Amino acid sequence: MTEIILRKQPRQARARASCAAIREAAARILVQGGAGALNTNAVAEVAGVSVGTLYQYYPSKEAILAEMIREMRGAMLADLERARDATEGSDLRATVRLLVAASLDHHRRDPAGAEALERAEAALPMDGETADLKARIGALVIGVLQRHGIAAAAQAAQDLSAMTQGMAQAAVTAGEADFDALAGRISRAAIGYLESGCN
Amino acid sequence: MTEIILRKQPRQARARASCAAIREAAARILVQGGAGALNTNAVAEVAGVSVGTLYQYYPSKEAILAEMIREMRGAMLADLERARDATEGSDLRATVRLLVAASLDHHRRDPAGAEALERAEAALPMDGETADLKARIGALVIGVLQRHGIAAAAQAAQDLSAMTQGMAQAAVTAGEADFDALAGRISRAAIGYLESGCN
Amino acid sequence: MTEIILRKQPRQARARASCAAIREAAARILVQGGAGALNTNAVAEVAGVSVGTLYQYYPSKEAILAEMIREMRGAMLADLERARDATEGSDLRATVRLLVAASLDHHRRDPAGAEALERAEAALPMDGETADLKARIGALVIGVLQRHGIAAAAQAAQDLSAMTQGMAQAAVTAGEADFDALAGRISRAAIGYLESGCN
Amino acid sequence: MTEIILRKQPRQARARASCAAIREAAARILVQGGAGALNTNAVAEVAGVSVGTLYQYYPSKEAILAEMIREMRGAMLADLERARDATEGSDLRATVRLLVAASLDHHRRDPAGAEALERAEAALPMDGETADLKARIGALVIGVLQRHGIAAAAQAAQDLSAMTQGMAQAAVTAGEADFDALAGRISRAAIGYLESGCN
DNA sequence: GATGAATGAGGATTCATTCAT
DNA sequence: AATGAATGAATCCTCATTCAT
Repeated sequence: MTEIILRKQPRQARARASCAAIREAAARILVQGGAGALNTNAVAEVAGVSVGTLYQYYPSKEAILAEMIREMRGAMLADLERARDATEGSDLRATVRLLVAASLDHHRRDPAGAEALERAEAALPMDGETADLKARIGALVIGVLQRHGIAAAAQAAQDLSAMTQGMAQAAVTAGEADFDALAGRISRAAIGYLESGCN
Repeated sequence: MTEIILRKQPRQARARASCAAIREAAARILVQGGAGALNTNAVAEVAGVSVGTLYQYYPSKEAILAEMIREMRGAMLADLERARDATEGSDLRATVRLLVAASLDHHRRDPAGAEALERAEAALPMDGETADLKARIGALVIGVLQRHGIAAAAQAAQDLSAMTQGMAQAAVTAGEADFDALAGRISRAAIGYLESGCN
Repeated sequence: MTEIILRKQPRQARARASCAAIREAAARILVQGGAGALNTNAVAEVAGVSVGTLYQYYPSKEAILAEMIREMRGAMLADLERARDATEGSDLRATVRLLVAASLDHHRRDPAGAEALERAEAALPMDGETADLKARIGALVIGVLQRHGIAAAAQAAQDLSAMTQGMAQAAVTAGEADFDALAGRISRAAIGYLESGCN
Repeated sequence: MTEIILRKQPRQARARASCAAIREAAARILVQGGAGALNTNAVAEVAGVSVGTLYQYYPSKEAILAEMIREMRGAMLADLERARDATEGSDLRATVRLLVAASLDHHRRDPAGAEALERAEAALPMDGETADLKARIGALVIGVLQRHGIAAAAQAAQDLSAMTQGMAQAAVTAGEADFDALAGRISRAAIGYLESGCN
């Protein structure tokens, strides 16, 4: 209901540094101890700031996570936009491969962090801005699929995203680190899904 | 570390009824309010028993969830065994379709419950018995794949399971109810994954 | 206030056996886990009876301890009476030595049990019958002291009892097992106390 | 296992006041209702702080008691050191009298509190710092005894301490308030114990 | 802006005791 | 007589959040 936004925009450098430290602390705790270990006192302590300062920038515990998720999804959108632009003129298979690879970029950059955050995301109500980002990611994928003549593009976009996230999750949990190989396997499934129109 | 098991075996009928009521209450709460709403007082109240009774059988909140997960994964194993036995002599495609469909049976029986439980499962440490069940599910899938000459069967089993669970999760969350259609889409991806050996 | 007594006199052999098993279980738990570990469910389980049966004989947890303490103090009174009768005609020193030794008989018979029980006794309100036993023990000591011309015999009896119990407690806690040596040391103190009238 | 220590050092004056209020409240409750009445909610309420504040400084109920005991034993050590320094050159008897009197100083300052705390101490596992304080008290007594040529000084120190504590306990419980008289009686026993080498 | 002490509702868990079978 | 399932008050403890300094 109530939008979860920043309570106050950090203008000064110090303030922005505190904000970042808070998010990094939250990420570290999330990775090490899971969602159950994430509490504002711990975050503040690890971040090296006081609880008061934390609440100066984030109105609630969820707001921290929400911002981290927004950050991750925003980066993912950028990754996908870059990939889409690079696929100008490619065929479906090449396009899918590029998009899938781009979908894993945030995992590549920080496997443990991305995994922990996606896991936490599942248990959280989605805020408006994140919903917007996800909608834009969906629209991007839908657009690409439609350009290649895929019917039921919305359904396909949902399926492919879910498949990608599910397989990535499992792979990272299993300790895999070769994201190219993973992207290859996901792409095979995605292409199979898209090309077997005659199901 | 410590196995999460029943604290005391219910011997009398009344006791078994209490146990069941507790699990059903937990399921209901999980569906309606998510993992965050699941607390022992609420479970006991919804179940119509006292907290004391709850703790007579479950040593902790997690133990209730653990038992529910065990139940679900046990049923899933049975579903898959049934499906595997029915695929005697079928080709890979037919086999995959049957196994994927069987993988969704627990969602079919109780979509909301299965989804909530799988979501909760991700945030919980796995107990030994559940790990065993999952290993047996994995072994079953691996066995089927190997019988059909699939290389890297273990990797494939992990990928297909993750893909199935991810897509099912997303579909149920999106409100889909047609599990045959869903099974079809998952099967297309799975078959694509398995047949494009030349990737 | 309300006298803590047996709820029902056990008449049959089986009943008496249950009563004894309960007290023995309580003793074992007290020794192994301290007063904090003593709870009726645990006692019943160790005793091999149901809680219901326990409450058939003991109206409360305290009642079990109270009976155990009464038993111990009753035995102690008997030990002291025997010792007093044996000191007929002895001088003060010999008398003191015998009485001190007798005061340790219950520790001799069950060092760990006696220590645990005395420790528990300190934290419990005293029931009437135990108060009576202690009064009779006090009177016995006072009588002996008076017969030997000790002034302020009541005061002395209190002091000697406290000294004996304190030193015995510390010795058993320290792992001593030679109760003759201990009795000797206590006797030296006691005799010193009694003979230095000119302090 | 885990040391029972302060969870967080109180830095501000307000915090130190809260800490003190908590310990004073605990002492009051201990005196009035015994160890059984000591619970964190009651302590917080009597102290005029919230439970949360209590747990900010003490990780558990036991930690409060542990700190109180440390305080008491620390004061006792100081009392004994002062007394030992004052006995420079005195003979054994005078020395014993001074040390015994010093051993009662904490009872003198707060008879009810000291008695309740010593009673509670018996039922508690000893933390490392308290063990250290007790060891130093023991070493002090042993040193004094050795300087006066007492054989088996360690044994004697244990016996004299136990005797002193036992007699003091009983005296305070009996309502005695004349600690000089009490010290005199204890000293008689102690001197008797020490001088009757010919046991 | 920052601090950290304080709050207290919320939730987990235990255990003495009762009572239907 | 015995059983053991059920009760629920009592207690422990956490943690999101506020606010005086």
